[in-house]
Amino acid sequence: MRIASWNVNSLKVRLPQVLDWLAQHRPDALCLQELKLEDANFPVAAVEAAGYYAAYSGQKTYNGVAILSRTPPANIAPGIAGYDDPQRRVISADVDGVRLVCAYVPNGQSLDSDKYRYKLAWLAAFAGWLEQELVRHPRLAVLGDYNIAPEDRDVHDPKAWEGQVLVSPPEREAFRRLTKLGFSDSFRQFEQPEKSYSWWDYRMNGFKRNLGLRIDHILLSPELSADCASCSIDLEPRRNERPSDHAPVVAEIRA
DNA sequence: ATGGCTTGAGTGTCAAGA
Repeated sequence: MRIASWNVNSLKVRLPQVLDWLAQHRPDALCLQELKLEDANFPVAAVEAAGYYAAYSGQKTYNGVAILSRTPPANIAPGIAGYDDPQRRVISADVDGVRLVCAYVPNGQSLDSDKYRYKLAWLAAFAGWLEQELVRHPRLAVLGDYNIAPEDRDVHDPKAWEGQVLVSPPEREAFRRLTKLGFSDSFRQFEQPEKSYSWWDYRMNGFKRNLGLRIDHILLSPELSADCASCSIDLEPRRNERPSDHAPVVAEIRA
């Protein structure tokens, strides 16, 4: 099966591009982040017309996550169990025998911000919860916008970014905690082009100059990573008019 | 040069993203 993750930065604005991408690639599941719309405004009819089911958890203006799938999603569960969070950042569902977690990790804004403290607390709760989920679901995939560039090679200019949010040591430590649980960064299971990124700033021609960060990831449980045949970043949608600032990440899992 | 784009809110111009 093919699974993918894409931060669309407003599903309302990006819906035509999402539908085009689904028609072109026909993934079995697509995890979306930053819907920026309430559940009442989720484009159910358009998604169904494209041949997909949808599980979603949204809110006005900010955040919001969804899982689109070709077969009906089962055991849909929003949020991190036991962690009370008013921000809609997580949704999980079973699709074709795989447990999918779609996550939009907080940005953190800057190291001296309350949002940064929220990000680290959130990541601690997330990891604790995923440790339990891993026991319950041996075939577990965690896809999303992690807002963490795990290593310097995931950053276009590590010197300029040193100590900044998205690359700071506590954030990278939180990411490593996930890999220590047994999750594999599927992108790094395979040889990849140099300077591979998944996000580029809208400003300063960031994409044309490839001034990017790799912050969107597909993490796989040991059982799934053994069955992973490929992982890549699709740069094409970033070339669209009115693109999202993020590109989709796609992984292929052998049945 | 703490700027630079984009979105959503809402009709001024600002918060938030990364």
